[in-house]
Amino acid sequence: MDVTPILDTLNDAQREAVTAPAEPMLVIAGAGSGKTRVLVHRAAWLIDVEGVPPQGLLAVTFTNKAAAEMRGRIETLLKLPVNPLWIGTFHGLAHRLLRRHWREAGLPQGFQIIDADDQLRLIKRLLKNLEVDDSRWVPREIQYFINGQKDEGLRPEHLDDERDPDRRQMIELYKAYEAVCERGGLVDFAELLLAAHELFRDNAELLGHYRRRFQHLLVDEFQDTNAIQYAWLRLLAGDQSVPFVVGDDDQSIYRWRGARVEHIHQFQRDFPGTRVVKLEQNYRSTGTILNAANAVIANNGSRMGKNLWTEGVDGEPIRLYAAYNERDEADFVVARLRDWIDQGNLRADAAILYRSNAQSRVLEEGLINARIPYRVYGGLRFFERAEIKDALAYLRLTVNRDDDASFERIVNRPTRGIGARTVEAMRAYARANACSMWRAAGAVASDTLSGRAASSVSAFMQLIEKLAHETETLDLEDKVDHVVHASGLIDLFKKDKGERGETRIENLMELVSAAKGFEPDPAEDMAPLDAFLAHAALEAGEGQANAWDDCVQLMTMHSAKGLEFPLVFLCGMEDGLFPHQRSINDPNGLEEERRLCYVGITRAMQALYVTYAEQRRLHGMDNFSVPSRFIAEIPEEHVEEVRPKVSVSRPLRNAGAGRPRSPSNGMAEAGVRLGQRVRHGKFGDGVVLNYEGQGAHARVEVNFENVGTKWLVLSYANLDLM
DNA sequence: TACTATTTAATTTTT
DNA sequence: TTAAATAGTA
Repeated sequence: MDVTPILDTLNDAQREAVTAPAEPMLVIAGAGSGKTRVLVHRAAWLIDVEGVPPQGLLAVTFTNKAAAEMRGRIETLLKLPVNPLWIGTFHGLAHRLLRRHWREAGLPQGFQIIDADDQLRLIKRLLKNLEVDDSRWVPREIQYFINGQKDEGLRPEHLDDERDPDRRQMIELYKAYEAVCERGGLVDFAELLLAAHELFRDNAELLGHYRRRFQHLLVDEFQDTNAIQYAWLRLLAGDQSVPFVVGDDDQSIYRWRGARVEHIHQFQRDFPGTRVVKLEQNYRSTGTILNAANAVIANNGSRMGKNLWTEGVDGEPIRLYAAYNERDEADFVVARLRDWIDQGNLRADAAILYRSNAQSRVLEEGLINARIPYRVYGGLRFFERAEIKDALAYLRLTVNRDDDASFERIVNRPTRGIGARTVEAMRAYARANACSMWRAAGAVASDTLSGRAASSVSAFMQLIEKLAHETETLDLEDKVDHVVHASGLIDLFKKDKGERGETRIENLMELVSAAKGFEPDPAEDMAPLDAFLAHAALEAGEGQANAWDDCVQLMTMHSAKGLEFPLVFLCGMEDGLFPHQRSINDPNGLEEERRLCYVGITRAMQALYVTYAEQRRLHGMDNFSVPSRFIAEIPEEHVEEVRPKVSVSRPLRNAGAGRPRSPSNGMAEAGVRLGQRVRHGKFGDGVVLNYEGQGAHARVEVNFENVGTKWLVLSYANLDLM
């Protein structure tokens, strides 16, 4: 056996992980240390050298993209297709299991997957039905609660109301939500995982089968597993199969959606004898960038501990720019990009990263003015577009009449005289008889409703029946094509004036061609339409349909995770923005922000610019800002300030203090400046964070040591300067 | 039912 | 500021 291609390109640590004996393995893989490579080569090693059959392996990732990439790379390395190898996201694999074993899982055969948007609509409707005040019980919060519980593996019956009426109501709503889903055969994302876990937990024989089958479990981005995913993994691993998990505790940035880094520690307890390998050699960034990243992350406690290093050059210093305001910041970025492009570099090799999406606007304006093509990541994806979801809802109703989410979405779209009152009557009936909207519609149309409304409802029902009947024998593409037209959606958007209607029609056509190109997984054994609908829900598609090939990349630091760019800008590095105001007072939150900063810095390969604005317009108000504390955590020897300001003694730690503010600002006369220590008669000592307004209206934001931050009117506050 | 005025709130996002 | 959701009007 020639193992050269598998081991050749690996360093010692990587090789140790790849060739390790069949024992539990935890690989702590720093940014840019070849984490995917280790997983891919481990899979190849197991198959090619250890002789594990491909179907004896299960590889789990967090995104579809990562799953596709991993499969592709394994096939390239082994030079053969590995179809029997299960690679997918937790959700994708759970879905596969549930389709195979729907009976054991207690699901209807044709269950449908709903995405977050469907789920929210369902909850809103539920609140209306139950006549719950949606200003007191905010749909988003209920959704968050339900998903949070499911992520922890908890059903309503597991929950204790703790004699708290609010919590009790939440639990009731969770219960009611479950009932609606069950009635409609609807499964949300968290439910996929939860149901898959229960499937294994409650079916010893089935679990035994999969335990015997999967001798090796490979897990990517392990630091992002939530409780239910981890529980599922543990159950599947049993004491026979060998888990090989790869992650980076310093890149855990999704705690807010259930991810628990603690699983890295838990893993070592649950699998005694776990080997730990650290990958610290970095193949991406310059020494300077790595030193900066190491220094920043070192301020976090409770780390596994890791120091990235490189054999490569130190490279250029990190450039820091203190912009006057957000437009100046954009101008600066654009100017640097101009240089970069003029030097013959690719636009696509440059990325502008920011903390929150709202920041992209000003940057985009700058890029548009400079005629620099760019692409913004994030936003609505293909299968999330309203018109696409409309069409899918029609398709879903043809498959499953009881899908209330889809029913409500399209019952009056295009408008067909079924107004709010009619729908309300149906809801009342459905509620009273605990049946689906479809059945309610049938009943209500024949007795309760007036002639006009009744005939509209009947017409709608006939339309759906007709669509189902007419498309019964068609293949997938023609089915979608027919439904898109016969539903009246195309005609509806034709009436839309302007470009919007056109794009919508184009998108619907795109849906038809997506159906044409869709290749169902032969292993899945599902009707093509069912498979297509599941695919649409599980894989929302690309963010931007057709982007220019070579354009500057704009995205949040979250979406930049896993990517790398020769030139990176980190913009809006200001306290309050980054670290974000909502996390700033919570030590855990602050540490997560710092990890995010670490992720941001380590995206850069050659050059890194860090910028902040001394004044930023936020929510329509001008605010003065303090440079991000993370800037001060970068060792000064790695930083070069662009356009250093005059008469500033400590530019990094006290930037802005020495520069005159806008001339009309009354604060300077009052002797108040950012960072100024002040004493208040009642609140005690604090530091000025921000100020705004003039004259009698001038206000300051002070962070008091004991009582937190407060806005005070300067003329009343009687602050003593210290 | 469609358009317009008013109110409200304002991270991060994959599945 | 602005985008989205809601309420009010033609």
